[in-house]
Amino acid sequence: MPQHDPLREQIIAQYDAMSPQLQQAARYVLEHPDEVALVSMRELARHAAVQPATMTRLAKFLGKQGYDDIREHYVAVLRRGSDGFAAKVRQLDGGTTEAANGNIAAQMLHGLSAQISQLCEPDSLQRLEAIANTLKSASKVYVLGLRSCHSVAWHFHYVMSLLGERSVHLDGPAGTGGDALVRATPEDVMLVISVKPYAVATLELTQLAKDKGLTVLSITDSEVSPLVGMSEKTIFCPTESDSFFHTLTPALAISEVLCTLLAEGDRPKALDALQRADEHFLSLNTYSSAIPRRE
Amino acid sequence: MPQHDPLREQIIAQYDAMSPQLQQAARYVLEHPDEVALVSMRELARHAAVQPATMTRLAKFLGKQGYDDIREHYVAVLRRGSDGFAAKVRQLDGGTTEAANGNIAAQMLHGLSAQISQLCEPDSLQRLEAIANTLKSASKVYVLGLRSCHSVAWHFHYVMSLLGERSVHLDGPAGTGGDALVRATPEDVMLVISVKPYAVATLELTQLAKDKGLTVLSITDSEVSPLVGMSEKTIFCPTESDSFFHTLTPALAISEVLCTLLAEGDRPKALDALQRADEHFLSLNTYSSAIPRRE
DNA sequence: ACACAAATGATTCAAACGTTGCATTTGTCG
DNA sequence: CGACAAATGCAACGTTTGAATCATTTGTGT
Repeated sequence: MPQHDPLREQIIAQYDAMSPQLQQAARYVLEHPDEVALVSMRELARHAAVQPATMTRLAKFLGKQGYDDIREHYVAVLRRGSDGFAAKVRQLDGGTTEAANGNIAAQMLHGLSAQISQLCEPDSLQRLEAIANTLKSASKVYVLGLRSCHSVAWHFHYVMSLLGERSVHLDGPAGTGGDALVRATPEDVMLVISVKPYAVATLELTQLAKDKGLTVLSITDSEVSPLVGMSEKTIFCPTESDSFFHTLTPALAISEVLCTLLAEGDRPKALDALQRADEHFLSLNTYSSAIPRRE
Repeated sequence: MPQHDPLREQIIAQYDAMSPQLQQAARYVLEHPDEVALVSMRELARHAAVQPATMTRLAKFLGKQGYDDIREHYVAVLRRGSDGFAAKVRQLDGGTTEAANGNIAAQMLHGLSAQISQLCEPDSLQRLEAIANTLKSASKVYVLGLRSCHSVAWHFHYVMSLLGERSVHLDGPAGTGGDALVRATPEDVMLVISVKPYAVATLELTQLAKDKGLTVLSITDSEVSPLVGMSEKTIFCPTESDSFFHTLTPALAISEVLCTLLAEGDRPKALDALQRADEHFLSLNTYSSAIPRRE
């Protein structure tokens, strides 16, 4: 991480004065400085979803003579960075264990990173795949996650709804959360998220869904979770944390992966749904500026 | 210094079998691996005092299809080296890059893991600390996160409420989300979470809070996010993902770390609050007490 | 000294590069 | 609504790239 990057700061300083396209280009440059040095301008523009000419215009806008000035700068940055590479690695390497000891935040972040890494095990991947496939064939997906798991459940539902999937979030004010289940049929699937301690309401609603013939899938924290016995398929998320409470970050990661697998199953449809959503939000002025979609 | 560089070792192994010109080219490549990635072949040849064609011949001699194969390799090496922790994580996991290729889920999980790792940078840790300190001294914390950021906002609020902190979630049915701000005072703090595309309502409420004299803290995705200008302190969360949509997993990780730092600031109080919560839930039968064992 | 094959240099080519000017769209003011 | 300027997309340009081809040199065995 370069501490003083004058060009970077210049871009940030002039960002607000840029046109939307220039902003998009500038933003990509800010977020991927290495790429600037390593790939051609056209490819960079492609990745930033911007016209090649826009990169040139960005350079001019910044007072440079051409794009090469920008590239040269980031080449220099990268050169400098890789010089002290050995030292850097040594520092990171040695620092990891010791430095983290005195630092709760770093320690925790490392733990989370490792936990998510662990989800790459073949067993987990297989479970993810299986659950995604079941979700794919569902006529409707009821999503249930109460208390701490609300965040995961809601996020899954939100993304699914953007993708145009028939997702129903089992939640609502005044204890009406489970009401939507009255219309559920055996063609539907329920995705339930729950970690210890398991909310009674979650278990009750899950049992009800199972009784109604729904296929129950679950994201939960242990082989001995009560959900395991109620579910057709299960994926396990680590929840242990250095802090007082459980972490739901791995569970959220899982739900995002599931969304991706679902979307990836039918790319055209997903893209279409996203575009429709874009237009909807655009006409409602929901978001502050143009919404550039990534390819 | 690259740990395992197969191409480098191949060059060394075959060095003796090369013609003088090839050796000269090979030697320059070995001694300036970065240059290979950063300059054109012709320029590299110029520096190595060798014909451009010799570089192509070197590639063929090494069994590659063309010079680009060599360049790509050193680009990959440089890419890996330049982003510190992420590189290390990837490295620890061995054949990550290859293994993940055919598998969207694994690829995505690795990306998330690396992104969270990146948050261990000193700059991020410092920002986390600063924000936690401000939150600590707040009389009340208003939490705002709309649309996709709802999950993060809600989770933060939920944990805070368990910890007995005075947290107010700015959300509610029928568009009443911002109403709670009427009672806000300059002693209060607002924590706002928003990533691109930024919801108009979020920006408006944030501005309102700022106008009322609240200290605004934000979790957002870029130096050029509109929130940066409105916030006293900011922490940045990566959101890029292999999928169609942004990831909020790093943002959630950040919010969990903030919660932990806050709780850690006064352990006894946190423990006390948690116990009180436990008793509350016990008397309400919120959670299923026994974990039914399965055989 | 000669012949011959390997190595090297020079030349050429198609593709991709960064840049530019022009047409079109977009947003805004009169 | 029309007009104007800014912003953006598009197509063409001249240049440079990496690779292929051919000519020349070099080194070696007889």
